[in-house]
Amino acid sequence: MEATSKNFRKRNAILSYLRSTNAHPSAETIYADLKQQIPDLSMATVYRNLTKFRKEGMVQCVATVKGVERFDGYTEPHVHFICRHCDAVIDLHEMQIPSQLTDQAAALTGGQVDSCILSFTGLCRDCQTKENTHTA
Amino acid sequence: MEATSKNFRKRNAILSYLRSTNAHPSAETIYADLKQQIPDLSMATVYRNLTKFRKEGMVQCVATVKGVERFDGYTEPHVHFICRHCDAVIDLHEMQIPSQLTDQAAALTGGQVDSCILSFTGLCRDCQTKENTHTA
DNA sequence: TTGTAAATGATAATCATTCGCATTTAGGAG
DNA sequence: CTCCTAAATGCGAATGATTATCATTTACAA
Repeated sequence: MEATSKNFRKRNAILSYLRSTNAHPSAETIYADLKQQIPDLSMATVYRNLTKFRKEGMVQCVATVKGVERFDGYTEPHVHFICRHCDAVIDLHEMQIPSQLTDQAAALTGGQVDSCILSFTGLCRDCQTKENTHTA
Repeated sequence: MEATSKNFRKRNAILSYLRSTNAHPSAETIYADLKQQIPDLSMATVYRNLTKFRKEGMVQCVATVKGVERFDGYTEPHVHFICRHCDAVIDLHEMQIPSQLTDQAAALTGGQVDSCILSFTGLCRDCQTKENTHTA
């Protein structure tokens, strides 16, 4: 009953949106897309809820691309590819982060390891094709 | 002759500084530290040269911690641990990123993979000790 | 000496993100 | 049903990192 009571309509919309996409949107993108269904949505609400979700571990920031944070509603450790041209953040779900790496990190630091991010950067297939076309 | 001629004194100082530390400093830190030896250094020069170094592949941005970019003069793919409390970015040189992962990423994306970053986040040993002391 | 292209300093501008504060919302107590 | 309270929100200002602008300086070559 908690999820639909109180003033959680916008909060729920933001979380649902994040869980329904694999595009790793920025706060701005989340705002722009939800604004169509929720005209009185405010940027502050988007940022506030993102911060809250992050604290609670329901959402993670998976990358900062050109100075803009990108969010993910899927919080298991996984692998991303970031295109430096079109700024796409693409899941590489086929890849796994070897658990021994995480164990090794914990052992080495002697501290507590919370999360792990493995990102590859480069040109995605589309952008590579375009770049070749231009420079050919 | 090129490296010591022209107006490269500050540029060289910035690059040397980055290559002499493993603290993964921010632009602000680089500026503050070099300012002591080079009083007429400007923030703009720091940022401009960081951008240039990055384009040329001599320096990479290894993380964005609390909204601040952190730089590294060591550009081989390697592993970092980021403390969410004291914001330290620590090299885990003992760890290696399996080359098969990079190959796999390239195969999956069908694009061109330039770089790879593997980061663990958590509490470093010192901050974990302090936190335990406080909450005990 | 003089011309030049690049590097720099100072400062303004930009842009993502956060903060402050008044308002609204949704329950619960009486 | 009405009042009370705590949380959520909207709006707009403030913050802070980064970038752009533009005049000046530097180092070299002709």
